[in-house]
Amino acid sequence: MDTKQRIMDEALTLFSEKGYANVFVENIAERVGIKAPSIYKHYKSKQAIFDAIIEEMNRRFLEEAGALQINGADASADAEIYKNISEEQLIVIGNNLFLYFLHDDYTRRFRKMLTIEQFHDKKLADLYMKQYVDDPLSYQGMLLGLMVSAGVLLAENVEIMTLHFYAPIYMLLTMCDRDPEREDEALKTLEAHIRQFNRLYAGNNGGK
Amino acid sequence: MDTKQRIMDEALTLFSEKGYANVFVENIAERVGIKAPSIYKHYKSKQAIFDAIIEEMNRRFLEEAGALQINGADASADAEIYKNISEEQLIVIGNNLFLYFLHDDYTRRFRKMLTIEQFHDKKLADLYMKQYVDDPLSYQGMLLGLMVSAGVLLAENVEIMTLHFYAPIYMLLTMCDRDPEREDEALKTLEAHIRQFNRLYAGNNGGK
DNA sequence: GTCTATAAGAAGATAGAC
DNA sequence: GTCTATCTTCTTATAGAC
Repeated sequence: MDTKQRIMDEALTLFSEKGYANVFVENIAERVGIKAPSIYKHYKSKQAIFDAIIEEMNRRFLEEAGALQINGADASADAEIYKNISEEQLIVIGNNLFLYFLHDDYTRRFRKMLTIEQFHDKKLADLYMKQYVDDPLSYQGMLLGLMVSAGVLLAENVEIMTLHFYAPIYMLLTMCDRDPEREDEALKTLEAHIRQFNRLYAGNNGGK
Repeated sequence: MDTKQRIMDEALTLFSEKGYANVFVENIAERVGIKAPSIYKHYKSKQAIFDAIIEEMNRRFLEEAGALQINGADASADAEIYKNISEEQLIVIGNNLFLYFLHDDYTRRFRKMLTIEQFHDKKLADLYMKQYVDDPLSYQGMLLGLMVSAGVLLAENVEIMTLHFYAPIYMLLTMCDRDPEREDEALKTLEAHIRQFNRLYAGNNGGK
């Protein structure tokens, strides 16, 4: 990895742990193994490193969203799959979503950084909301809507059903961000949540 | 309000908006209407102001918890009330919890400050988790457990049922913290959530 | 592109008069 | 308890040699 990339990477790690203001250019340089002034040959300021991280994040998110099914880009293509989904498959979907958000290194550090910096800049708050609230609700709402259409699930209000599916996942995620030692507990709770969700909303095939 | 108290109050407001590191002693002094050095006659350092806020918060929380039913202190005393609860009363409970968390000025500012500072200090992360995840789940779990005992609600797993009740409230709260303009939307979603929750878990009296 | 030296300025905190 | 003046330290950023 080239130096410019490594600066951004180490900066993201530090920003996600201590927040932008508590990280000094010297800290970043140390990690990269160079002296602070050398940083300025790659970025014109500390803020420019931060901005580059945001841009890189947007790039990655768009790139990976399709593959990982986090926004609505290719939901209709997956329609057939979700028409005959089982409880176990629903658990796999929930687990994949949760573990991707939790373990993807870039995503995890970026989410923590956004959490810290979100009130500092309205644009970051908006990005946080889009990334971790609105987009997941929108995409999952589409998937669950397909399952309702197919009779796999039953619900009068798909939006609320989606909230019932995703809100616990979101809450467990914020829990693990704060205390990674609770990941095992969170995974057990997640599975129990999805099983109960499926039981509550099971349609014509009982989710089997 | 005496000056010492006003310093703490204005500091909390600023910390909740910009984070500890982005607030300068001079900013706090300005709001209070004194000069920065005068602050040091009341607190020995900027950090001491922050620490005083945390202490004050702990004091308030203990004091108000009983009255507002956020921890388990007096749950058993309320047992009778919850044995004959209706859907409308369940909505009132959810609304009160949500609006208290959202509108109580001290609570709101403190939660935003904790959100920003939580990764800076493990103790703050623990406090956040206790305050906004574990304690609410514990107390509401007790209440919902009483309703299950009374047959008002039906559930094999009360813990998960409680997660289904509270996680959407938590998520809507984090949404409103980031974008207060979405409060109306959140309140409508909250009511729809609780109605659907009640329908899903309704027991022997259908929640009526 | 990396270094050393250093400028420029910000921010926390103290001294001492009133 | 509040003020003005000031100290000290820290941090970003630049200059210029290699």
